[in-house]
Formats: sequence, C-alpha cells, structure tokens
Amino acid sequence: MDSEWVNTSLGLNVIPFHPASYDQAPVKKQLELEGDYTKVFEGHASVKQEAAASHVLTEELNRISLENKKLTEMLASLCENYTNLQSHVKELMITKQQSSDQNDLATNFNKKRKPDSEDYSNMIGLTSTETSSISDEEYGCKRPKENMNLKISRVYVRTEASDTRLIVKDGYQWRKYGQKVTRDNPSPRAYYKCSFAPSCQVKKKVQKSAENPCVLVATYEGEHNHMHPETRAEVTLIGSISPNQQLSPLSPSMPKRTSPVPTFSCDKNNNLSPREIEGAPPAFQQFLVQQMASSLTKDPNFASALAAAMSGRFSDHSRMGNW
DNA sequence: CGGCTTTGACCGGCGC
DNA sequence: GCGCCGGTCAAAGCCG
Repeated sequence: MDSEWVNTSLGLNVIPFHPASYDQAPVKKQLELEGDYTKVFEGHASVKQEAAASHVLTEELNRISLENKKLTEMLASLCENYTNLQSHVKELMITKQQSSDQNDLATNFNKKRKPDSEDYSNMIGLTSTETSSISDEEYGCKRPKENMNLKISRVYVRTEASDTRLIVKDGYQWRKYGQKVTRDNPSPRAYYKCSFAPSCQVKKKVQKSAENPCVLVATYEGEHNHMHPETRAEVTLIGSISPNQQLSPLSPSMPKRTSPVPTFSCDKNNNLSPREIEGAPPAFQQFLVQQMASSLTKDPNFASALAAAMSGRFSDHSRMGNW
C-alpha cells in the first residue's frame, strides 16, 4: 500500500456547512446565541462580538488542523510500517523459495502434478490466523490459463486435529460445491464459492495440512468485488440510525449462513435492499459506496467516534509493541 | 419451501 | 489414446 493513495483528509470534527442536525456543535451554538444577542444590541457591541466569534473560530480551526495533522502523521507512519513489513515478508518468502528450489534440484525430486505443494515454513508465530499473499509466479507451479491473473492467497488456521469440519471463518459467506480426497493428502479438500456468485467469482479451497493436521489451509482464488459482509452490515446499521433515514425492518426469517448478515428490504423511503444493490451495475454500486462514505465522513459523531477508535487502536498496538 | 451440504458422476488437462 | 488426477456439476437429502 502506498500512503499516497490514502486520502487523509477525513474532515474530522470539521465545522459543518449544513446546519441540518448538528445542534451539538458548540461553535455553532455559540454563534447562534451571539446572533440573537447582536440583534438586540446592535452597534458598538456587534464589532466586539464579531471579533470574539472570529477568535473562537480561529482557535477551533487551529485545534482541528492540529488534530488532522496528528492523524495524518499517524496514518503515514502506519502505512510506512505496513510497507516495511510487507517487503520483509516478501524477502522471507523469496529466500525460502530459493532454498526450496535448491533442495528440489539436489534431491532431483520429480513431481508430476503438484500445484498445491505446501510450505508452512512461513507460519512463524502463528496464533490463530496467518495470511500470505502469493503472486502467480511465487505460487510456483502451473495454473490454468484462465486463472493466471487471479490473485491467490492462503490463510492458515490453527484448529483441533480431531475437528473434521473444513470451515474457515473469514466473515464472507461461502457455498460449498464439492469435496474431494486428493492424492497427496488423506484429508479431503472442500471447495467453496462466494455466495455472491456469479457476480463474485472468488473461490476457496480448504484442506487440512498433510504435515500438520492441526492446521487448516484455505486457498483463496480471486478477489471479492463486494464489501466484506460484516463491514457492510455495520455500515448499513450506522446508516439506518441516522436521523434522515427510517429504520428498515430486519427480515424475520434469516437464512442460515456462516456469518449472519442483516437483510433489509426496500422500504417506503426507497432504501434499497442488498439484493437490489448487488444486482445494480458496478458504476451504481460505486456511487452508493461513495454516497455512504461521504455521508459518514460528514457526520461529526461518526468522525469523532472513528478518531477515538483509531487513537485507541494505535495506543493498543504501540503498547503491544507490534509496530 | 428455500437454501445449503453431500457425494457420485463427469470433464478436461497432463504425462506417458 | 489411455489413465490419473483435480476441479466442477447436479441430484438427492437435510435442516430451519
């Protein structure tokens, strides 16, 4: 990730230009009071009032600018750390690839078909879930032509050795379409498609590691072209409690899913249901996402909550020494 | 009744 | 061309 991609102007606590429902903004209240005051005492007092108001505004602006700057710096350092970490992981993987290639040459190990030859040496410090993105070249072996431009990533999940369920909970909704016992592994491999198929073509294979039955290996092919269901649920809920919108009723019969997602129907305010949004053209979906993002960033409550959450998370991470 | 899982059949790529 | 193998399909069954 490049820090330049990130628009750091979150507009946190920025004084709203649309006074619709921001009664809680102290500056605005003060200005309103002052406005009433100046109506009564016009004349010399108004100059003082204006000066005081502009002073308050300037102070507030300075404070916000400082806050924004701080957040920008934090974000920049976060991006830098991320980039460093990513390049370090890449280096490790390349080193490992080279050493395994040398081993292969030395032992003249001939494998007819081994596109999924697994290497768990990068599971250093694995706790619950460890992800590694692998490009097609790094993936090493031949892939079908149509999958050459697919992004392939792996997730290793620690599980009970006795647990025969091939389930990796990643928040997305998957539909199982096959299971197969492969030659090189006594444990069966489960095949999943994203439940938003055919609009989302992401596939997932889940199989226990042949070497370590305590580890589930989930191989993802492709990238989701929709929001993470949990994120989407949160956004939908946040949106639904805004004063301008009416709460849409939850569907009474929630379908069985690996991760529950509230389903909303189109109500009298013409709020779209997820199904309609999914069926909409990509450009319209993009527009909806932008609308949601802009309405959220304009909301001072959301902005301050986000700032608080971010600062809390940063302090948590710095305490844990993960940076 | 709709959606999900299971599982045997089928298909296509690859090596010989 | 044949056999092996991984991946996918689709009918049947299950479940809430």
